This record gives sequence, C-alpha cells and structure tokens, in this order.
Amino acid sequence: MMTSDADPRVLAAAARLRIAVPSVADRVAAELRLQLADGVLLPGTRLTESTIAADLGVSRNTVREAFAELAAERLVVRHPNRGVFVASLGAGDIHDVYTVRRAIEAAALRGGGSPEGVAAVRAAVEEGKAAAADDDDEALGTANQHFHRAIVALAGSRRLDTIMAQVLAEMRLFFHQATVDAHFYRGYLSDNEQICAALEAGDPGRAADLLLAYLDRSEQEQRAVHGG
Amino acid sequence: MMTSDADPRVLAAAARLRIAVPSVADRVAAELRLQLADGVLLPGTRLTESTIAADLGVSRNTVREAFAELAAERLVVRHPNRGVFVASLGAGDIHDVYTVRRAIEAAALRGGGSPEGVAAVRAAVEEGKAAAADDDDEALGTANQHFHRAIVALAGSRRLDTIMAQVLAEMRLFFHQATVDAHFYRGYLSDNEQICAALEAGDPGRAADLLLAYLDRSEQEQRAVHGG
DNA sequence: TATCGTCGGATTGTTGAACAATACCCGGGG
DNA sequence: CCCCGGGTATTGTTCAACAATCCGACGATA
Repeated sequence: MMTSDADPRVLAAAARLRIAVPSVADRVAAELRLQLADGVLLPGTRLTESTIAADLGVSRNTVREAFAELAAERLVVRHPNRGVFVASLGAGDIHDVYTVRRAIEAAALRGGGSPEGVAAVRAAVEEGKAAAADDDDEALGTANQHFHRAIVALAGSRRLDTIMAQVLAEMRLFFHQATVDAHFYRGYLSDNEQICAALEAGDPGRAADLLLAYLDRSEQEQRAVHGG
Repeated sequence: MMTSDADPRVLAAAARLRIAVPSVADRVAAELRLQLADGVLLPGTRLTESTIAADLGVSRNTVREAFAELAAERLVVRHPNRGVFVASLGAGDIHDVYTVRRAIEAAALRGGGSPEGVAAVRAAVEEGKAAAADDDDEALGTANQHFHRAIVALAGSRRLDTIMAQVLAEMRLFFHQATVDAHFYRGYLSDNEQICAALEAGDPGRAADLLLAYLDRSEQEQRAVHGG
C-alpha cells in the first residue's frame, strides 16, 4: 500500500523544516518518471488508470493527477476517451527537440556564466572521461546529460533548467525507442572537452559555435538511427 | 451546470471529424486562463477549490485537474495544504523570463525562417502600427505579443511555440501586477519595424542583435517599473 | 501588554464508489 | 470483403466522505 516509504520521521522533519512534502500524486508521477527513464515503460505503451492505481495502491483519481503532470511534461500523451500512452517521438519531434536544445544551450553558453558554473561543466566532462575509462556506458550517458544540464545552468535561469530537464527526459524516451549502441556517446567526449576548454579560455562565442556543430551532427546521427 | 456550451451537434461533429473535444477540466483551465489574462484574477489571489467548483458548476476533482494544468504552466502556484494562488513574479522571475526570451527569440530570429514566417512577422508589425494609429492600447499590447510569437514561430518548433506562449502568459500576469502605463509599448514600434526590416533584408544576424538590445532595454524598464 | 498554547472551523489531500459516454473487439449480415 | 450491431472494458466526471493540515481567535500566563 505504499506505506513503506512514508517514514514518520521524515514526515515530522519535513513538517518542522517547512519543507513541502511531495503529495501522493507527485510520488506517483515520480515513480512513473523513473520507470520511463529506465525504459521499463517503452514508448507507445498504454497506461491503464485502474492498473496503475492498483499497482501503486492509490486511488484512480490520484493516478489521474499524476498523468496530468506527466502530460504537461510531454512524457505521456492523452488520447481522449482512449487513455494515456507513453510518448513516442517521431522524426519531426527529434528535430523539434534539437531546435529547442540549440536555442537554449547556445544562449546559455554565450552568456559565459559564473566561475562555479564553468567548474560544474568541467566536472561533468571529467565525469564522462572517468565513465569512459571504466567502460560504463550507463554512466557515460548520464555524464553527458550532466554536461548539457551544466551548460544550461550557466544561464542561471530556473525556467531554462526545467525546460532542459524536460527535453532531456524526452530524449531519453527516444533512446529506449531506438536502442542506441554503446559507443554512441564515446565520440562526443572530445567535443565536450573542446567546448569546455573554449569556455574556460574565455571564448564563449567559440564554445557556442562548437556546441551548435555538435548538436547538428548529433541530430543527423539520431535521424540516421531512427531512419527518418 | 455548464451544460449550455455542450451542444450535442458540436459534440457529434467533433466525434465524426476526430477532433479532440476539450475535456471539462481543460475548459475549466481555459476559463481560468482567460480570467488570468484579463486581470480578473490578480497575482496573489487565492483560488479556493470549492468556490471555483461551485462557480463553474463542476466537481472539485475536476477543478483540481485544471489546477494541475495551470500549475505546470506556472500561472498558479500550489502551496501544499494551503491552496493554489495566482502566481506573482518577483524581481528574480522577470530576469528569468527575459533570459528565456533572449534565448529562444534570438535563436529563432537567427534561423531566418521561411518567407511565410517573415510575412507573419511583418503582419504583426503592421498590426501594431494600426493599433497605434487607433490609439487602441489593448490592441497594441496584443499586437506586440503577436510580433514576438511570430518571431519564435520562425523556428517552426511546436515546443518553442508553447514555451513562448507560456512565457508571454506569465508576463501578462506581471503586467496586471505592475500596471504598466499606456504608451509603454509605443516606443517599441520602431524597434519592431527595424527588426522586421533587417529580417526582410536577409540579415537575420543583425535582426537578432537588435532584438537582444530590445529585450535588454525592455527588461530594464520593467525592473524600473517594478522597483527591483 | 506581549507571548504562547490550544481549540475550532475551514480547506486541502485522498479515497472509494457510482454513473454516463465512449472506444475497442467480435460476430453476423449484406 | 466490408459494413453494422451488441457487449465489454475503460475513461470522464461527479459525489460523498474522511484524515491531515492550516489559520485565526480565544484565553492563559508571565
């Protein structure tokens, strides 16, 4: 009945510290988000309200609220009177997503950002190198996401951060759909290094140009994989 | 009971044509969005579930779903166990919003866009001129929004379009909060004209630079009005 | 008077059940 | 082969209830 993760001590501490306790609907949404990110739920899969309600031990109405959250994030699409399905990105969508990425990542990069921000980008680059050295493809993928999130974070905008998070979540969905091979990110390591170096060298314009080229190439490869 | 606008003929036609009929929750959200845009609901106002449910003749649960939509659009904020309130933008938020606008509007403009897209931008400029000639401040404001929406539309990205729409809705909220005087937009007419001219002249780079300067200046003025 | 607890009312969060409306599946007829 | 109808499952929406939480007022204490 999902009572195991409702630790009273946590609840009490949260109440004391005025920290917003995530509602049940939020936790359901978080759980589904997790399953979506992990590829447990593949694109096109139908999400039946009653099934999920029973699985997670919550009311159908609560599941419905969670669906609203996920639909707003485009991770799920609602077909009226037919149900909600895990979103599947078509050829047009990947171009769309890359358009968004080009816009916000380049803008963030051009701004330069604070020294701490640049340090975070550097950290993500090193994280990727370490993952590559360990041959850990999973870690390599998340490091790459950290890299791009760090770039957007340079702008210091909460809104851009959440937009980027949503876009990355969408792309992750697409990856599960088009099982991308392991050494896919491998080639991007040097790109990341170059971009980061240009940023550290105080040349954000060049860093942005490198990034744009990177994104264009990445989009082409994705398109090739997908067969668009 | 909100049955007046549920014309069976409309319903049937929609079913025949496979047009998604907006759910009740969507219509409630739309109604609230409208009231928010019109300044009927001012920032900080509390939205009580039962009141709205009674006013619109719908269930509390449906109102709740509508709130989830609006919260996802940042038009409304949820304070757990306290209720939802019309969002009010602080000094940090307006900078945040302008950061988003700089990113996506400049990117869209740099792309150049299709001839039809450019024509749409031109149309918005002329719409603004006409409104100014009529001394219609309301029309002037919407024309300005059309102008910026047209710019973003140049990128041809559904996602960027919705992001821009949300951002503009947020700004509209702010305007009601900081009653901006009438001849506020007036000065921007020439900016719009210049930007559009540069775009038509095949110099999107210059158009983007002009726009960025425009946005910087606009943010400064907003800040002055707000007192940040 | 000012601060602190406590109590009561109001609102939210969540559940469960019910019902109509709709879409899907399947078998029968043209 | 396609169209057409009926049965079933699922969604959309409502309603009523309850616990949890917050807010304000009242009163006690110093």
